Amino acid sequence: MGQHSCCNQQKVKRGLWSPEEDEKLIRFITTHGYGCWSEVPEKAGLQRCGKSCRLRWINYLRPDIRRGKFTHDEEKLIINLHSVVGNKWAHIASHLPGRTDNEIKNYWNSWIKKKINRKPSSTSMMTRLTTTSTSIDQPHSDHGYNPTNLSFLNQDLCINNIKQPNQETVFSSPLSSLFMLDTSGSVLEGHNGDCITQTEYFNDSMWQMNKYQIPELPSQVLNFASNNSIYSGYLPPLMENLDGMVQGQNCDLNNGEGRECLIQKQHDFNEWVEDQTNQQCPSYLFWDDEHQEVQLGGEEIVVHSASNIGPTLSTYPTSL
DNA sequence: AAACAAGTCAACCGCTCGTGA
DNA sequence: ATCACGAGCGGTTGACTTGTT
Repeated sequence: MGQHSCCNQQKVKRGLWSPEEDEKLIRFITTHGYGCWSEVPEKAGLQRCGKSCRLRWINYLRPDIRRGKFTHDEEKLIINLHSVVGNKWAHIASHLPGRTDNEIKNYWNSWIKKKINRKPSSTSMMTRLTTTSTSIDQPHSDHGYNPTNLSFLNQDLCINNIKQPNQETVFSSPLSSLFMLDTSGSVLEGHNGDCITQTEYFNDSMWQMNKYQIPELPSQVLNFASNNSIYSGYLPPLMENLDGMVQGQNCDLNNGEGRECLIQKQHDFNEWVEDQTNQQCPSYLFWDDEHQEVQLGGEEIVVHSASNIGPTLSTYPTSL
Protein backbone atom coordinates (compact mmCIF):
# COMPACT_ATOMS: atom_id res chain seq x y z
CA MET A 1 0.00 0.00 0.00
CA GLY A 2 1.17 3.46 -0.68
CA GLN A 3 3.70 2.50 -3.27
CA HIS A 4 2.59 3.73 -6.62
CA SER A 5 2.92 1.46 -9.54
CA CYS A 6 5.12 3.97 -11.25
CA CYS A 7 7.51 3.92 -8.31
CA ASN A 8 8.05 0.19 -8.51
CA GLN A 9 10.05 0.49 -11.64
CA GLN A 10 13.63 -0.48 -11.16
CA LYS A 11 14.98 2.32 -13.26
CA VAL A 12 13.54 5.19 -11.24
CA LYS A 13 16.13 7.51 -9.90
CA ARG A 14 16.10 8.70 -6.33
CA GLY A 15 17.77 11.41 -4.39
CA LEU A 16 18.49 14.97 -5.26
CA TRP A 17 17.36 16.37 -8.54
CA SER A 18 19.93 17.56 -11.03
CA PRO A 19 19.50 20.88 -12.84
CA GLU A 20 18.93 18.93 -16.04
CA GLU A 21 16.07 17.01 -14.50
CA ASP A 22 14.59 20.21 -13.15
CA GLU A 23 14.78 21.75 -16.55
CA LYS A 24 13.07 18.79 -18.17
CA LEU A 25 10.28 18.86 -15.64
CA ILE A 26 9.78 22.60 -15.88
CA ARG A 27 9.75 22.47 -19.64
CA PHE A 28 7.22 19.68 -19.68
CA ILE A 29 4.89 21.15 -17.08
CA THR A 30 4.92 24.61 -18.55
CA THR A 31 4.09 23.36 -22.01
CA HIS A 32 1.76 20.47 -21.23
CA GLY A 33 0.61 20.90 -17.68
CA TYR A 34 0.84 17.95 -15.39
CA GLY A 35 -2.52 16.23 -15.73
CA CYS A 36 -1.76 12.75 -14.50
CA TRP A 37 1.46 12.75 -12.53
CA SER A 38 2.14 9.12 -13.15
CA GLU A 39 2.47 9.89 -16.83
CA VAL A 40 4.70 12.92 -16.37
CA PRO A 41 8.04 11.15 -15.97
CA GLU A 42 7.72 9.16 -19.14
CA LYS A 43 6.45 12.05 -21.19
CA ALA A 44 9.04 14.41 -19.77
CA GLY A 45 11.85 11.94 -20.27
CA LEU A 46 12.62 11.59 -16.61
CA GLN A 47 13.65 8.48 -14.77
CA ARG A 48 11.66 9.44 -11.74
CA CYS A 49 8.37 8.29 -10.39
CA GLY A 50 5.36 10.54 -10.80
CA LYS A 51 5.18 11.10 -7.13
CA SER A 52 8.69 12.38 -7.05
CA CYS A 53 7.96 14.71 -9.96
CA ARG A 54 4.90 16.05 -8.25
CA LEU A 55 6.79 16.71 -5.08
CA ARG A 56 9.65 18.39 -6.88
CA TRP A 57 7.26 20.63 -8.75
CA ILE A 58 5.09 21.53 -5.80
CA ASN A 59 7.87 22.06 -3.31
CA TYR A 60 10.56 23.56 -5.45
CA LEU A 61 9.95 24.29 -9.11
CA ARG A 62 6.56 25.92 -9.05
CA PRO A 63 6.92 29.46 -10.33
CA ASP A 64 4.93 30.99 -7.49
CA ILE A 65 7.14 29.48 -4.82
CA ARG A 66 8.35 31.99 -2.35
CA ARG A 67 11.69 31.23 -0.82
CA GLY A 68 13.74 32.73 1.92
CA LYS A 69 13.16 33.41 5.54
CA PHE A 70 9.73 33.53 7.00
CA THR A 71 8.59 37.00 7.83
CA HIS A 72 7.40 37.94 11.25
CA ASP A 73 3.84 38.04 9.99
CA GLU A 74 4.16 34.64 8.42
CA GLU A 75 5.53 33.25 11.65
CA LYS A 76 2.66 34.67 13.60
CA LEU A 77 0.20 33.29 11.13
CA ILE A 78 1.78 29.86 11.31
CA ILE A 79 1.65 29.90 15.07
CA ASN A 80 -1.95 30.93 15.17
CA LEU A 81 -3.00 28.50 12.50
CA HIS A 82 -1.11 25.70 14.12
CA SER A 83 -2.82 26.40 17.38
CA VAL A 84 -6.08 25.94 15.57
CA VAL A 85 -5.51 23.07 13.18
CA GLY A 86 -2.42 21.36 14.56
CA ASN A 87 -0.12 19.64 12.11
CA LYS A 88 -2.26 20.28 9.10
CA TRP A 89 0.62 21.64 7.13
CA ALA A 90 -1.19 21.75 3.85
CA HIS A 91 -3.99 23.69 5.46
CA ILE A 92 -1.56 26.09 7.03
CA ALA A 93 0.32 26.44 3.76
CA SER A 94 -2.89 27.34 1.99
CA HIS A 95 -2.96 30.50 4.07
CA LEU A 96 0.58 31.43 3.14
CA PRO A 97 0.81 32.07 -0.58
CA GLY A 98 4.02 30.80 -2.06
CA ARG A 99 4.94 28.69 0.92
CA THR A 100 4.78 24.93 0.82
CA ASP A 101 3.56 22.56 3.44
CA ASN A 102 6.97 20.94 3.47
CA GLU A 103 8.68 24.23 4.11
CA ILE A 104 6.34 25.13 6.92
CA LYS A 105 6.65 21.69 8.42
CA ASN A 106 10.43 21.86 8.33
CA TYR A 107 10.36 25.29 9.82
CA TRP A 108 8.06 24.25 12.58
CA ASN A 109 9.97 21.10 13.39
CA SER A 110 13.32 22.80 13.68
CA TRP A 111 11.72 25.51 15.71
CA ILE A 112 10.04 23.09 18.04
CA LYS A 113 13.23 21.09 18.37
CA LYS A 114 14.88 24.18 19.72
CA LYS A 115 12.12 24.61 22.21
CA ILE A 116 12.26 21.04 23.38
CA ASN A 117 16.00 21.11 23.78
CA ARG A 118 15.88 24.23 25.80
CA LYS A 119 16.51 23.40 29.44
CA PRO A 120 13.89 24.56 31.85
CA SER A 121 14.85 27.34 34.13
CA SER A 122 14.54 26.85 37.86
CA THR A 123 13.39 30.36 38.46
CA SER A 124 11.17 30.78 35.53
CA MET A 125 8.99 27.91 34.62
CA MET A 126 6.11 28.16 32.32
CA THR A 127 3.70 25.37 32.32
CA ARG A 128 2.24 23.42 29.56
CA LEU A 129 -0.17 20.64 30.00
CA THR A 130 -0.48 18.01 27.40
CA THR A 131 -0.45 14.31 26.94
CA THR A 132 2.95 13.04 26.12
CA SER A 133 1.46 9.97 24.60
CA THR A 134 0.40 11.98 21.65
CA SER A 135 3.28 14.39 21.65
CA ILE A 136 3.34 18.07 21.29
CA ASP A 137 2.82 17.96 17.61
CA GLN A 138 -0.64 16.60 17.78
CA PRO A 139 -3.52 18.75 16.76
CA HIS A 140 -5.83 19.97 19.41
CA SER A 141 -8.40 17.54 18.44
CA ASP A 142 -8.91 15.13 15.68
CA HIS A 143 -12.34 16.49 15.18
CA GLY A 144 -11.75 20.14 15.53
CA TYR A 145 -12.59 22.09 18.57
CA ASN A 146 -15.29 20.38 20.39
CA PRO A 147 -15.65 22.00 23.75
CA THR A 148 -16.97 18.84 25.26
CA ASN A 149 -13.88 16.86 24.64
CA LEU A 150 -11.36 19.51 25.33
CA SER A 151 -9.83 19.65 28.69
CA PHE A 152 -6.59 21.43 28.36
CA LEU A 153 -5.19 23.49 25.69
CA ASN A 154 -1.55 24.07 26.07
CA GLN A 155 -0.36 27.40 25.43
CA ASP A 156 2.61 29.12 26.77
CA LEU A 157 1.86 32.44 28.12
CA CYS A 158 4.61 34.78 28.75
CA ILE A 159 5.48 35.56 32.26
CA ASN A 160 5.71 39.20 31.57
CA ASN A 161 2.70 41.08 30.52
CA ILE A 162 0.13 38.38 30.86
CA LYS A 163 -2.44 40.83 29.97
CA GLN A 164 -5.87 39.60 29.16
CA PRO A 165 -7.72 42.31 27.38
CA ASN A 166 -11.15 41.21 28.29
CA GLN A 167 -11.44 38.66 31.00
CA GLU A 168 -15.18 38.71 31.11
CA THR A 169 -15.49 37.99 27.47
CA VAL A 170 -12.81 35.45 27.56
CA PHE A 171 -14.12 33.43 30.40
CA SER A 172 -17.65 33.54 29.32
CA SER A 173 -16.81 31.31 26.45
CA PRO A 174 -17.26 27.59 26.66
CA LEU A 175 -13.79 27.40 25.31
CA SER A 176 -12.53 28.64 28.58
CA SER A 177 -11.67 25.00 28.82
CA LEU A 178 -8.65 26.16 27.00
CA PHE A 179 -6.54 26.17 29.97
CA MET A 180 -3.05 26.09 31.27
CA LEU A 181 -1.14 26.27 34.44
CA ASP A 182 1.89 28.36 34.94
CA THR A 183 4.60 27.72 37.45
CA SER A 184 6.30 31.01 37.20
CA GLY A 185 5.41 32.11 40.67
CA SER A 186 8.77 33.40 41.66
CA VAL A 187 9.09 35.39 38.53
CA LEU A 188 5.61 36.61 38.82
CA GLU A 189 6.38 38.29 42.05
CA GLY A 190 8.64 40.58 40.22
CA HIS A 191 6.54 41.06 37.18
CA ASN A 192 2.97 40.69 38.13
CA GLY A 193 2.02 44.20 37.39
CA ASP A 194 0.27 43.15 34.28
CA CYS A 195 -0.36 39.58 35.19
CA ILE A 196 -3.31 37.80 36.54
CA THR A 197 -2.37 36.53 39.91
CA GLN A 198 -3.11 33.08 41.11
CA THR A 199 -5.86 34.36 43.31
CA GLU A 200 -7.39 36.35 40.57
CA TYR A 201 -7.40 33.49 38.22
CA PHE A 202 -8.78 30.97 40.56
CA ASN A 203 -11.58 33.10 41.75
CA ASP A 204 -14.90 31.40 41.77
CA SER A 205 -16.45 32.63 38.61
CA MET A 206 -13.45 31.94 36.47
CA TRP A 207 -12.82 28.61 37.99
CA GLN A 208 -16.43 27.59 37.65
CA MET A 209 -16.19 28.31 34.01
CA ASN A 210 -13.12 26.24 33.64
CA LYS A 211 -14.79 23.47 35.53
CA TYR A 212 -17.58 23.68 33.05
CA GLN A 213 -15.25 22.12 30.57
CA ILE A 214 -12.86 20.35 32.89
CA PRO A 215 -15.18 18.63 35.25
CA GLU A 216 -12.68 15.98 36.17
CA LEU A 217 -9.62 18.08 36.58
CA PRO A 218 -7.68 16.24 39.23
CA SER A 219 -7.46 18.03 42.50
CA GLN A 220 -3.85 16.97 42.67
CA VAL A 221 -3.09 19.07 39.71
CA LEU A 222 -4.71 22.01 41.35
CA ASN A 223 -2.90 21.35 44.57
CA PHE A 224 0.29 21.08 42.68
CA ALA A 225 -0.48 24.36 41.05
CA SER A 226 -1.27 25.95 44.33
CA ASN A 227 1.73 24.56 46.16
CA ASN A 228 4.02 25.77 43.48
CA SER A 229 2.61 29.22 43.21
CA ILE A 230 1.05 28.38 39.96
CA TYR A 231 -1.45 30.59 38.43
CA SER A 232 -3.15 29.84 35.25
CA GLY A 233 -3.74 31.56 32.05
CA TYR A 234 -5.79 30.36 29.24
CA LEU A 235 -5.91 30.26 25.52
CA PRO A 236 -8.43 32.21 23.60
CA PRO A 237 -11.11 30.33 21.77
CA LEU A 238 -10.67 29.45 18.20
CA MET A 239 -12.12 31.82 15.74
CA GLU A 240 -13.35 29.29 13.27
CA ASN A 241 -15.53 27.58 15.82
CA LEU A 242 -16.57 30.63 17.62
CA ASP A 243 -20.09 30.49 16.31
CA GLY A 244 -20.65 27.15 17.86
CA MET A 245 -18.93 28.17 20.99
CA VAL A 246 -20.82 31.29 21.75
CA GLN A 247 -24.15 30.02 20.70
CA GLY A 248 -26.06 28.88 23.72
CA GLN A 249 -23.87 30.93 25.95
CA ASN A 250 -24.42 34.61 26.12
CA CYS A 251 -24.49 35.28 22.41
CA ASP A 252 -27.46 34.37 20.36
CA LEU A 253 -26.22 34.37 16.82
CA ASN A 254 -29.70 34.45 15.44
CA ASN A 255 -29.99 38.11 16.14
CA GLY A 256 -27.95 41.18 15.47
CA GLU A 257 -26.95 41.59 19.07
CA GLY A 258 -25.52 38.10 19.19
CA ARG A 259 -23.59 38.74 16.04
CA GLU A 260 -22.18 41.88 17.51
CA CYS A 261 -21.22 39.93 20.56
CA LEU A 262 -19.43 37.42 18.38
CA ILE A 263 -17.58 40.08 16.48
CA GLN A 264 -16.50 41.68 19.71
CA LYS A 265 -15.21 38.37 20.98
CA GLN A 266 -13.31 37.75 17.83
CA HIS A 267 -11.78 41.15 18.07
CA ASP A 268 -10.73 40.63 21.67
CA PHE A 269 -9.32 37.23 20.99
CA ASN A 270 -7.42 38.31 17.96
CA GLU A 271 -5.82 41.06 19.94
CA TRP A 272 -5.03 38.74 22.73
CA VAL A 273 -3.54 36.08 20.51
CA GLU A 274 -1.39 38.63 18.81
CA ASP A 275 -0.21 39.90 22.13
CA GLN A 276 0.59 36.49 23.50
CA THR A 277 2.36 35.17 20.48
CA ASN A 278 4.89 37.93 20.73
CA GLN A 279 6.07 36.75 24.10
CA GLN A 280 8.93 34.63 25.26
CA CYS A 281 8.11 31.62 27.34
CA PRO A 282 10.86 29.44 28.66
CA SER A 283 9.68 25.95 29.50
CA TYR A 284 6.81 23.59 29.79
CA LEU A 285 4.91 21.33 32.03
CA PHE A 286 3.50 18.21 30.53
CA TRP A 287 0.49 16.29 31.59
CA ASP A 288 1.12 12.68 30.77
CA ASP A 289 -2.28 11.25 30.15
CA GLU A 290 -1.01 7.74 29.82
CA HIS A 291 0.81 7.71 33.15
CA GLN A 292 -1.45 10.21 34.84
CA GLU A 293 1.32 12.40 35.98
CA VAL A 294 2.67 15.83 35.52
CA GLN A 295 6.11 16.25 34.16
CA LEU A 296 7.81 19.49 34.63
CA GLY A 297 10.81 20.20 32.53
CA GLY A 298 11.66 16.54 32.39
CA GLU A 299 11.27 16.23 36.09
CA GLU A 300 8.51 13.95 37.08
CA ILE A 301 5.88 15.17 39.44
CA VAL A 302 3.59 12.39 40.42
CA VAL A 303 -0.03 13.22 40.59
CA HIS A 304 -2.09 10.32 41.76
CA SER A 305 -5.28 10.65 39.98
CA ALA A 306 -7.89 8.89 38.01
CA SER A 307 -8.73 11.95 36.11
CA ASN A 308 -10.53 12.01 32.88
CA ILE A 309 -8.45 14.63 31.33
CA GLY A 310 -9.53 14.62 27.80
CA PRO A 311 -7.82 14.20 24.52
CA THR A 312 -4.71 15.91 23.68
CA LEU A 313 -4.37 19.42 22.70
CA SER A 314 -1.63 20.73 20.74
CA THR A 315 1.32 22.88 21.15
CA TYR A 316 1.32 26.52 21.18
CA PRO A 317 4.72 27.78 20.41
CA THR A 318 6.27 30.11 22.78
CA SER A 319 8.15 32.74 20.98
CA LEU A 320 9.04 34.23 17.70
C1' DA B 1 42.65 23.35 9.93
C1' DA B 2 40.23 19.44 11.44
C1' DA B 3 36.69 17.16 13.82
C1' DC B 4 32.48 17.10 15.62
C1' DA B 5 27.74 18.81 16.66
C1' DA B 6 23.73 21.04 15.43
C1' DG B 7 20.66 22.85 12.16
C1' DT B 8 18.36 22.92 7.70
C1' DC B 9 15.79 21.22 4.09
C1' DA B 10 14.89 18.26 -0.03
C1' DA B 11 13.19 14.01 -0.77
C1' DC B 12 11.21 9.63 0.35
C1' DC B 13 7.90 6.51 2.66
C1' DG B 14 3.68 4.96 4.14
C1' DC B 15 -0.71 6.01 4.82
C1' DT B 16 -5.57 7.95 3.90
C1' DC B 17 -8.94 9.72 0.95
C1' DG B 18 -11.55 10.42 -3.20
C1' DT B 19 -13.04 8.72 -7.46
C1' DG B 20 -14.31 5.81 -11.07
C1' DA B 21 -15.01 1.21 -12.88
C1' DA C 1 -20.29 -2.85 -2.11
C1' DT C 2 -15.77 -3.60 -3.51
C1' DC C 3 -11.56 -2.84 -5.66
C1' DA C 4 -7.83 -0.32 -7.97
C1' DC C 5 -5.62 3.67 -8.71
C1' DG C 6 -3.89 8.37 -8.30
C1' DA C 7 -3.45 12.44 -5.48
C1' DG C 8 -2.29 14.37 -1.44
C1' DC C 9 -0.71 14.57 3.24
C1' DG C 10 2.22 14.11 7.41
C1' DG C 11 6.19 11.83 9.42
C1' DT C 12 10.76 10.71 8.84
C1' DT C 13 15.31 10.32 6.89
C1' DG C 14 19.65 11.62 5.45
C1' DA C 15 22.67 14.68 2.83
C1' DC C 16 24.42 18.93 3.11
C1' DT C 17 25.62 23.31 5.50
C1' DT C 18 26.92 26.02 9.27
C1' DG C 19 28.65 26.74 13.78
C1' DT C 20 31.64 25.46 17.57
C1' DT C 21 35.52 23.55 19.88
